[in-house]
Parts: sequence; structure tokens; C-alpha cells
Amino acid sequence: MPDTKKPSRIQMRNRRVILDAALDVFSRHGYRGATLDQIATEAGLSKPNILYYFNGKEEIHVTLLSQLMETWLDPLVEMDAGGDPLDEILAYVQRKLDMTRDLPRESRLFANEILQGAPRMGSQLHDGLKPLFDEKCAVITGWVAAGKLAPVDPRHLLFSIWATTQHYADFEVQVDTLLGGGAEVFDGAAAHLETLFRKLLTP
Amino acid sequence: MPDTKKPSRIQMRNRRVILDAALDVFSRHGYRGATLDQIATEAGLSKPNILYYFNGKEEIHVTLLSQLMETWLDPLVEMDAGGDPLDEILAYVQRKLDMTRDLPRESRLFANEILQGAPRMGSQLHDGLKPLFDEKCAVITGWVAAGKLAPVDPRHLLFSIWATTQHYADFEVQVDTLLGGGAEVFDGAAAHLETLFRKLLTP
DNA sequence: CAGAAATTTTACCATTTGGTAAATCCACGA
DNA sequence: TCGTGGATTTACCAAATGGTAAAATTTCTG
Repeated sequence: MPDTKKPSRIQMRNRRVILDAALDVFSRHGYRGATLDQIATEAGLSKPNILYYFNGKEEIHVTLLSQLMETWLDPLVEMDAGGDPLDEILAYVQRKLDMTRDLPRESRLFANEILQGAPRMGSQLHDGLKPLFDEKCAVITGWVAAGKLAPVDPRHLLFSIWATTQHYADFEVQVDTLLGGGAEVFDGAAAHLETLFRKLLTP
Repeated sequence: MPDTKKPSRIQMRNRRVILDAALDVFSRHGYRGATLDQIATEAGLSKPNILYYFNGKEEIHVTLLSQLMETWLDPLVEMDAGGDPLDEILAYVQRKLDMTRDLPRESRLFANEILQGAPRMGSQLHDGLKPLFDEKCAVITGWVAAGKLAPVDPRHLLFSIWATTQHYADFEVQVDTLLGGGAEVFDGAAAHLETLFRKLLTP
């Protein structure tokens, strides 16, 4: 097990290479649809070599999901209870949309895992996401109570924000088929979502 | 091949049983994650028996996707260019949400397929969905031009409707974890989405 | 009921896949 | 430069999986 002490330079590099390849493969094919051979090929390493760095397919997947969780929650963590309510939420929508554009593989990895019932992630949802979710819901409820936002169910509001932003990564193929592809998709999406949530929340 | 002439009663029954079991398994585990043995067990038949009714795993999957396409487009087809714009769109949102509640397996089957890049569905997106999408976008554009709706990009509007409604099936595990489960989820969702899109679209 | 046709089971098979053991290679500090 | 521990490859394996052939059984029809 190379992870008992401090990792060498070569270990750092190969672990990163493997995780990057695995992210590609897992996000495209889901956990069971991904194979170690695919990951190995994409990483430019042999399969046994990969198993020298990770104890098995599942450990690679779990490692990716753990790392993802931090990145994923970050934009919501940054939502500041002391800021201007409408600005804070609209900025959050933009951060989330930026993440969808810049990290579509991560979005699809997450979507895949949730779709299959979160078999390797249930605890992280409960222990990592739920407390943050409850905290931010309370913040939004406070904003509504103070008359700074139009009345809204904060839980369904957050669901709507997640759904509308992640849609552009998770359903990318459909979006591209219907719009004809192109990078300007996200400009249109940004404008649309800003309007959508501004109109909903303006008191 | 039992599908050359008119199917017998026993064929009708078994094909239905198999497709129902396959929908369960494919929607939970994705195409590659599903196994014929699982489908066979769930259907109460033997694996070779299943292959007597379908020529292979892929044929079962494709059959499900084809059947799904009709069901899936139906709510949008019903949107009437001659009706009241706001009513028509809000009614469409409700129909879509009802479908998400009543057919969550179908929603997840579709999501799985799109997530993986629609490898067995690309043509149906292009030939089935796109024409309808373009047609309804034109209708909405007409409504906006006539001043019946607030200015909106019809394409992103439809994306938002799809994303927010299907979210409750595709991310069911997450929604249940965060809300504590319960059937009243959809009541809250219905109220929230009605408000969301009403505020967006009211001129 | 007899025989044909449809249906189901039994017994397989080839390939893929996650994983392992052991031999080999290689970088690097003494 | 030489030896040692980390890194990599080669050669496997057992289980799972999609699929098939053919025998056995059930169902339908005259």
C-alpha cells in the first residue's frame, strides 16, 4: 500500500493521472459500465499498475466521489447570510452554472451516482450535504421572513437551481441536439436563469 | 422470431412482463449495469426464455426507449397553440410533473441514456424530439411576440421545465434524503413550479 | 385424442472483467 | 557503482455475463 506514508512525486502524478482517466470513464459510462481496462488505457498505464495505486475499482470511484463532494458544495457554502439576499442567490446560480460549464464530467459523475440510488454515497449525502442544505434553507427562510425575498419554499428553490444548472451538463447531448451545439449555449442559459430566479424572488 | 405474425396471448403477456422487469433493472442500473440474469429473475423467467422473446439485451433496451419516446413527448404535443398561452404552459408543467411522479422509472431510463451520450437513441432525439421542439418553440415565440407572455427564450424555458420536473424522479434519492421522504413532496413541487413559471411568464 | 407448433428448460460456451502472484525493471541514496 | 525498495510488467485465474443448441414440455388445433 503506497498510501501509508508520504507519497512520492511519481505516486502523486500517477494517482492524479488515474483519477483523471477514471473521471472520464465513470462519468461517461457509470460505475458498472466503466471497466478497469478502459481506465488503464485512458491513463496510459497497465491494469495491474493501476491496482498498485488503488485497492480496486470501487476505491477509485469512492475517491472521486469524496473529492467531488467538496467541490460540489463549495458554491453553496459561499452563499453569505450577511450579504444582499437577491444578489447572494443570483450569484450562487451563476457560480453553479459556471461549475456546470467548467466541470461537466463531475456533474455527470454525480448524476450517475444519484440516479443509481447513491449506493456508494448515501452517507455523504446525509452527513455532508444535508446539514449544509438545512443551514442554507434557514438562511433563506430568514430572508423571506424579513421581507427581502418574495415568499418561496427554500427547499424547492434550491432543487430548481440545481436542476436547471446541472441540466446543461447532464443532458448535454440533448441540449446540443436541440440547439445545434456551440459555446454560446451557456450565455443564453445564464441570462435565462438570471431572469427566472430574479422574477421569482423579487419581493 | 415470435414477432413475425400476430402475437399469441402468452407472447403478449410475457413480453409485457419482460419489458416491465427490464424497465426496473435498466432504470436502476443503466444499460451496462443491468444483466439479463437480473431481468430474468425479476420477470420470473429463465434467461434463455427471455432470449426467446427478444433477440438480445440491446433489443430489449431499444424497445423500451422507443415506447418511452411516445409517452415522453405526449405532454408537449398536447400544448395547444390556440389556447391561452400562460394556461397552456402552466398546464404543460403540471402534466410533466405528473409524469415524473407516476413514471419515475421511465424518467430515470431516459436520464441514464442521455447521460451516457444517447448511444442507442441519438436518431430518436433528432427525428422525434427536435421537430417537435422547434415547432413548440415557434409557438412560444409567437405568444411572446403577441405580448401574451413576458419575453423569454423558448428553448431555455423548455429546458428549465424539463430539468425542474424530472429532477424529482432522477434525483429522488437526494430529494428524499434532504426532505425526509413522503408523498407530499410533489404537492410542494407543484406549487413551487407553478409560482416559478407564472412569475417568469406573466407579461 | 393425435400431432404439430409454440414454449420452456437443461446444459453448455466464449468473452469479458476485476483481481492476483511473482518476476522484472528502475531510480536513487550510501 | 552497487544494492535496495519502489514501480511495472507478464502471465494468469475465477466469476460473471451475453448468448446458443437442442432436448423436453406445454399448448393449441383438427
